[in-house]
Amino acid sequence: MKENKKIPPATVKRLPLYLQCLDQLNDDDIGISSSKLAELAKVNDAQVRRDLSYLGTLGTRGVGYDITTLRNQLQLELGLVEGWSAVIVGIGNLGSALAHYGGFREKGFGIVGLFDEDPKKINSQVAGLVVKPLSDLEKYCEKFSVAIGIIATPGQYAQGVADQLINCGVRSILNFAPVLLKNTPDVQIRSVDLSQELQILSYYLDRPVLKAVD
Amino acid sequence: MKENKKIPPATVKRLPLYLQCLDQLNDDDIGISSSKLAELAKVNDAQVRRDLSYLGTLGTRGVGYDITTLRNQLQLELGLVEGWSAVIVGIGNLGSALAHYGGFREKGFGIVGLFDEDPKKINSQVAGLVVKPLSDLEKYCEKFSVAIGIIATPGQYAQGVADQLINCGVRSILNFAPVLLKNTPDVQIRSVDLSQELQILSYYLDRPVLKAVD
DNA sequence: AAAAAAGGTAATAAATAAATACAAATAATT
DNA sequence: AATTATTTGTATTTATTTATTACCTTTTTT
Repeated sequence: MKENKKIPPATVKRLPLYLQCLDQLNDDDIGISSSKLAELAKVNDAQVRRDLSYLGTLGTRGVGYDITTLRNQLQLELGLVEGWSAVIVGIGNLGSALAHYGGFREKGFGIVGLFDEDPKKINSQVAGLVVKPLSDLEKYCEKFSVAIGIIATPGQYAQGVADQLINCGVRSILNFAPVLLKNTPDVQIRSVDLSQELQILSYYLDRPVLKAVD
Repeated sequence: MKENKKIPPATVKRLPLYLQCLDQLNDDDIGISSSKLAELAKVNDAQVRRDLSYLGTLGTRGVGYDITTLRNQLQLELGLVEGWSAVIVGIGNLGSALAHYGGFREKGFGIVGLFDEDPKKINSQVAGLVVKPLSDLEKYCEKFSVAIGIIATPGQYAQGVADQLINCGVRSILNFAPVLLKNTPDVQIRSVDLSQELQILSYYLDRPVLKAVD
């Protein structure tokens, strides 16, 4: 396990953002200042420096940050060099879209299995993988040391699937089903609820003056 | 425009969550206490009462909250009764999945148009709608008073699409492209970056003890 | 040598969340 | 009818987290 220097959650959330900003730079750029990065990431420049200082002393005073070093350190800290394996459960429209999504592989994640209970979907091919029944989940998790489970089932099945994933040793779950999953010790759960995002937008539609929170 | 009693952003973010919790109750339940709702939403019960008190005096002391009243007020406050219209731009795997997603309609949003620039997609049918070229965007926005634009294009096109949407009078954008869109006054932008969510999970994979932020 | 640029970080401020406390209203009980 | 228990609404406080400001140090440029 890595050193536990406890990076604040709000900072952890911004690290992938910084990484994204670096990707948008010109290839011939070699360094970047905290103020430039802050401008790209739309945060305060002192915040950038503070966030990055949690990763160690990466910059050079009077100069700035070396882009390659910074990118490497961000990837290292985020665990993107570990090549974590993930499975997707629920191969409907969304699950299928996630299976095709290139952004996961780009960041070092490998989708090693797709699962569904619908007989019409089992054995069909999606994004180069064969959809398997949930009964094969345990076998896959062992074989590929699956660390991440992505749930894209209808809400009613999500908790059951989560339980199965956890039972198979999965320690991180990204949940797209519109339900709140039970907390389990040592299991990280992040939920993305598409309709909730739209509802938040909707609130501000009538109130154009106010500022929302991320 | 509605009364500007300025609900804290953190509270606004929890309102759709409360609504979701109500949906999970039995049909024959008629009332709910703040402590029960707090348990479902996994927050403090005083927080529930405080959040709800921003919407007015909804509960009855000694009794609790009437579920129907509460749901109505939440929907009202979130603007879910306005029947906002939305369009989706970028009908790839994700855009197509979003077009099929029932959760939007369920919450009162109407998807009234799908747009793409790929000639192979234009005029094809997706989720009962015909995909149109972006040149038709303005016409649609006028005709249906489109308030919300959902961007599901590759990153490189997202800013251009956002500009076009804003130009057509769209005031809220839900962005799934992995780029940061420029801020525009009076335009609300929320971004959902699938790979960033996975990266945050990845950070905690090596550090099972720590707590993440929503 | 001086000035400008830029990171690191201590100190402060602001925002958020949680906890406590209690009055007021309702329901249940005696 | 009176008492007790429940539960909201809200003020107040406390704690935690997050963001900003300010300043010192180092490096580069002039």
